[in-house]
Amino acid sequence: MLRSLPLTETAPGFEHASVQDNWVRSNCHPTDRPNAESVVALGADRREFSPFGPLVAKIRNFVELSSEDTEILERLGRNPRTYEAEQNLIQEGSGTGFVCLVVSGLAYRYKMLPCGHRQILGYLIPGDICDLGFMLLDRADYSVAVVVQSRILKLPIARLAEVVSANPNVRLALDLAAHLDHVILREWLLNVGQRKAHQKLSHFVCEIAERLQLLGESSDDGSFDFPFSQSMLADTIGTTPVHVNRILQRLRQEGLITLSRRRLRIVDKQRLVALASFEGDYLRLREHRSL
Amino acid sequence: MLRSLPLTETAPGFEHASVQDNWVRSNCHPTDRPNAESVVALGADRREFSPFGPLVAKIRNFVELSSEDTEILERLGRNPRTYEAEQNLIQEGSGTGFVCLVVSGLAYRYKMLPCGHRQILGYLIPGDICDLGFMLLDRADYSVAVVVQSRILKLPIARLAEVVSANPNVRLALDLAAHLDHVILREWLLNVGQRKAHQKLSHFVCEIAERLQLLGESSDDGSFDFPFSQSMLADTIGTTPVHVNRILQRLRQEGLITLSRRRLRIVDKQRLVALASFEGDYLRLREHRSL
DNA sequence: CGATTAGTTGATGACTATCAAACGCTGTGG
DNA sequence: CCACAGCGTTTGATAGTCATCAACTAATCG
Repeated sequence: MLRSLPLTETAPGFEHASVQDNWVRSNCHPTDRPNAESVVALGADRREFSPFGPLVAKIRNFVELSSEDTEILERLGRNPRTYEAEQNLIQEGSGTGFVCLVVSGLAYRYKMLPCGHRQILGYLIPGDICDLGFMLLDRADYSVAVVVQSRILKLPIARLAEVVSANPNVRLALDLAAHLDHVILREWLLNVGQRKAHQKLSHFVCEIAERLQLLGESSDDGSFDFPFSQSMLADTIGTTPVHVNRILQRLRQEGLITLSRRRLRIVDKQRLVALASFEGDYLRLREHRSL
Repeated sequence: MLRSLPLTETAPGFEHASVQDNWVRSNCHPTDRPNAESVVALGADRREFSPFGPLVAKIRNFVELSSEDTEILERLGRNPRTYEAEQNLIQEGSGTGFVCLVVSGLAYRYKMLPCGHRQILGYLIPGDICDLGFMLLDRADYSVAVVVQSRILKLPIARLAEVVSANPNVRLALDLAAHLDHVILREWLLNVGQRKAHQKLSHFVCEIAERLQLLGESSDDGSFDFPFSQSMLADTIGTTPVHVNRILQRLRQEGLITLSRRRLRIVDKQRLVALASFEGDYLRLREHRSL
């Protein structure tokens, strides 16, 4: 780190020197006080509400939905089914005839390589729909599975297509939701392709934190459910579980995060965000077109 | 490579041992006969046709378009503008009011990191549209630029929206085209996240080759324009230019490809495909829904 | 409680990044 | 036509990141 540097300018990647230059720096309290409260399934507290609650809440972030619109949605399905952790919802290459709406819990998209490596393509939190692209091409190019026990509502594509073509406002809403997925995916490619491993992981933590917060799934002290195994994290950011383990330890030692019992708290958001060069704006759809 | 291996099974990633186990193996002719013919701008031979020729050709791969449909498209614009290499078409964060259709040449999407690193998100060959998502959210979350001199037609979003909502068949066609972009993007994330650098590059070569072939832009001997600098290739697969250079040399030495004067020929497709674990099917949209 | 899974640690080496310098094309101007 | 500048490519040396392997510990679950 103290080698001679090119005279022209700061070495690329080290602009935020306070954090990045030598990110093992400040000596914070590595006290990892285990959070007493037990882990609660994401969105489980919405159990008594309509399964479309989280979706409608999300959509309302960017589109006005009339009560008539929401009723149309509600008629698409009423009884979510519960899946246990690790169960597959959709198998790559298969046709399904439905899309999956996550009502509570957590799901993920992934692709496998013949050699057995897995790349996770994204996580679906309550209110997310696996892929509206299935309305166009009923053959998944990836698989979907559940991280923890989750309640999933399967929406028949045929009926969804009817609803959407009869109701432009609903179509706009769903299209925007899908658009957000694509934005996130592009951000992931940037993340996986260009950042260092510790930045990738930090960025992912920031993203999940932000999304859960927008959903109202983080508690007052800023902690939130983080039900990912280190193995999943590795497949998320394109590295190995062992390396993830070491990065997590450094993030803890640095006083950036606290993580235990599958619950994570961002201790120093400012430094974490700087380390990750995280710009949360992409998670909000602003200035979309009205109808 | 000859260390003791776990007794259980083949080490992950080395199933196609003939190529992957030690991919510096077969001794092929490193004769890199420089292709005599000069590089021709992609799609330049279509100059006299409608600017929508490549798009319509692409769409016809998966949807029937009536002549009325194509006429409707044609009315969206007539005079593509020529951009010189490196020029920017769309700047991340800005609103545009139009989408870009590549008539000839080659463009690319990319995102920058504050530290100056660039991740390329995809390439647009003739017939590709930069992003129909702009119809929803007129704020690009990435930039678009041109690789080589290209002719670009800008389609006003407002008029495109009219056309699309009045003509479900055209909407389906464009949605399918956009869907293909998303499929490719997911494949890229898998590529960048999970493969070794030489596999990443091989996979990218296979993808471009396949796409250009579907477009009819590769010549009889299987060679095609490959106008990427090694620096762009590095930003495509998430590595460095120096490393790309060395990978290319190995691919040449192996007799897998030939590359000179920005023209590439796949010499041993079977081995290249095996090395990359490339499955070209994702580039074809089969079994989509009719209307 | 035993069995299984997830997390942790250390040792080692492969892969990849970085730096610096030389080489080769290409286009421009003298 | 040649000299020159500019850019991309090539090469070598070196260091750092990260993957792999193996063994151990901690947590979880029936």
